Amino acid sequence: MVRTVPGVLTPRELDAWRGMLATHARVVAILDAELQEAHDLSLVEYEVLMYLLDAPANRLRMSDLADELLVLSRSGLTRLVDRLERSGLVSREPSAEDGRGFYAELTSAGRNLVSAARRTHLAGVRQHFTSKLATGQLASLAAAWRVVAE
Amino acid sequence: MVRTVPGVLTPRELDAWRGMLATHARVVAILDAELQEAHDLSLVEYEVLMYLLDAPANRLRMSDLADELLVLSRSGLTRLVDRLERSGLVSREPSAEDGRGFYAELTSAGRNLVSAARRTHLAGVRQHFTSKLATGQLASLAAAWRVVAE
DNA sequence: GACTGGTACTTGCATGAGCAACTATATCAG
DNA sequence: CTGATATAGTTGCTCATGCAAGTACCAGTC
Repeated sequence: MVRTVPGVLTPRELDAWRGMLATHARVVAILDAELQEAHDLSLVEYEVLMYLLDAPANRLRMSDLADELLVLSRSGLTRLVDRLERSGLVSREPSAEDGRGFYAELTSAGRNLVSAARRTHLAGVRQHFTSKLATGQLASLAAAWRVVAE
Repeated sequence: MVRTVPGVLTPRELDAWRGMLATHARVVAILDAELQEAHDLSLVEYEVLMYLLDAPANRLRMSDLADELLVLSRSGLTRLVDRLERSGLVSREPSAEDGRGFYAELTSAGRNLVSAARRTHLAGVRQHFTSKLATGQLASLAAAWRVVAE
């Protein structure tokens, strides 16, 4: 049984927590820089394009897209799609079924770019994160995330 | 041996990686909101005040402070300390040894606030993160972070 | 078919952040 | 001591973001 002094974490708790913060910050910064360098894309832009790439017909309703993103508000998504549209990677199509709705849809340029970016990104994730961990460690990380999510 | 198809991660790798992203985003958002609610402090502001609280004489050179922070540039720190100074939580003192340097130093109001905020924050970390994990899981997380950091 | 309330998305505004350029001071070579 | 270079910190500019308010549309009620 761990003693739980109020307002103090055990060294183990601290290591687990601050380690995640440090690792997350470091790795995400590297991956962001790599993506920027290789494809002139931020990590958030990449995320959006990725969801579209994996969606049927490479299109998703704005609101569905917003729901999938961990890290962007609805208005943030509006403006991010604005930018992607200006860059010719995405187009907005009004929804036939719902007069209020819009689809964001990959253009072929967007499809090409994100396919290449995915290779860069996944290679980066492997290089800077998963390749350093043994299979058992990967499994216990995954288990930990499940538990924390309840 | 894990097969490593270029540009594709195994499901285990994906779970470990995306789980960290999701957990980090979720927990940090909660902790930030709690701190904001209880003490009108953002997580970054809290971090800065924390380092000062733990420093000798509750003061640190701006540059030392910037080096400790995972998540803020030097100019970002300048402006963050500006805000903390305006709120009366911190004061800037010129360095006696180095004419270019400044110390950021906690005021007594700052000391009081961050002491209270620390209790809130650590309780939050425990509640939303570490308490859900068994001791062994905490240890293997910590070990994983060490490995990833090389 | 007009009201009512809800949903989809966008926009006005304010804010926090980084980069690069700047000022002031330190340090070092000769 | 002088000039060259580096370091500490700040500031101008630009940009991405969130919140709250706005517009347009949908669905249900009478």
